[in-house]
Amino acid sequence: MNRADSILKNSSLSVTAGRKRILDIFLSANNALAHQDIEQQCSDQYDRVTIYRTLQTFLEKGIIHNIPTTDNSVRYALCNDSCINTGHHHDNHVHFRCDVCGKTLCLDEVMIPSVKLPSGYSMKEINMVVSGICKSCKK
Amino acid sequence: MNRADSILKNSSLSVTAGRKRILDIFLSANNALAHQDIEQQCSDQYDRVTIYRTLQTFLEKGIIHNIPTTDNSVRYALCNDSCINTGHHHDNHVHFRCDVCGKTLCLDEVMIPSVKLPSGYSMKEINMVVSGICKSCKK
DNA sequence: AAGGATTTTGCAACAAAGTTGCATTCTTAT
DNA sequence: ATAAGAATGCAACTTTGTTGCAAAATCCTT
Repeated sequence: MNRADSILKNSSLSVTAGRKRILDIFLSANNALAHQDIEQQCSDQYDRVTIYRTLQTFLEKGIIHNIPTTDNSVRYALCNDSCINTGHHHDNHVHFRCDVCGKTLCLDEVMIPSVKLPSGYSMKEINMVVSGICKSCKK
Repeated sequence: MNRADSILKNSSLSVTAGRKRILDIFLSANNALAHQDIEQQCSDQYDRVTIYRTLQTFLEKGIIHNIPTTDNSVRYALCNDSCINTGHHHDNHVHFRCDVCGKTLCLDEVMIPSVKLPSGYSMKEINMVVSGICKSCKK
C-alpha cells in the first residue's frame, strides 16, 4: 500500500482515484499549492468541483493545512506526520513566501514564537508568514 | 480640512468624492474590511471597479495595509500615522481574527516577535495572524 | 477664475473563481 | 455479489476580479 492510500485510510476516507492523485501531487511537491496549481496538473482527469471538494475534505481531516495569503489564492500544504496522526491540527511552523519565484514553503524547523495577547483575548491558532527571497533564488 | 482630505493630500493623491468616502468608511470602522464590506456600504454610489482601483491605490501609497486570510477575502486596514507619514510600510503589529464575530483587528500594541530564518533566506516582510475569541465576544 | 492637461470614474464586456443540486458512478461493508 | 452510502461529473449559476475606453472630475498654470 502506498503513501497516499495509507493517509486516506488513516483519515477514514474512501480511497478514490481522484483523492490519490491529488495527494500524490502534494507528496511530490516541494512547496505549498494553490487550488489552481492542482487544477493545472489534473483538470484533464478530474473535475474542478471535485478538486474543490477534495481540498475541503483534506482540510477538515487535517491532512493538509492552509496558508493565508494576501492575493486571494490560499495555499495548501501537507501536514507533517504528527499532525496527521493526532488528527489535531498544530501547525506551529513558519511559512515563507518567496518574492522571486513566488513559491510558498513550510519552514518546518522554524517554530512560531509565542505572543502575549491583550487581556480579554483568547488564542486558538496562530499563523506566521514571512516573505523575502528563498534559498534557491538567493544564489 | 477633514481627516480624509489631509490623508489624500499627504499621499499626493487627487481628492475625489469616492476616495474620501472609502477613507471615511475605514476611519469609522473599528476593524479590518474586505472589499466586499466596502462594496456593501457604497456600491450604490460608486462602481465596483472604482473600489478595486481605490483599494489598490491606497495600498500602493501605504495608506492601508492588507491582512492575509485563509478564506480568499483579504482584509484591509488603515495604517497608523507613522506608517502613513513615512510612506514606508512597517506593519509590524499582530492581527487578530475572531472566530465568533468574524472581525479582524489590528492589535497595534502587540509587536511581531522576530524569528530566525534558516541560512540562505532573507526576510522582507513578516505577517502574523492570530485567531481565537476577541474581547467583545468573550464576555 | 478659466481652460487645458491629466487623472479618475463608470460602463460594458469579459475572464476567472467558487457554489449548488442532482443524476450517475464508484467504494465499502456485509 | 450486492445494497447502502459516498464521491464524482455535469450543468447552471453566482461572485469576484480585470481591461479598454469614453465621459467626467480634478488639478495646475496663468
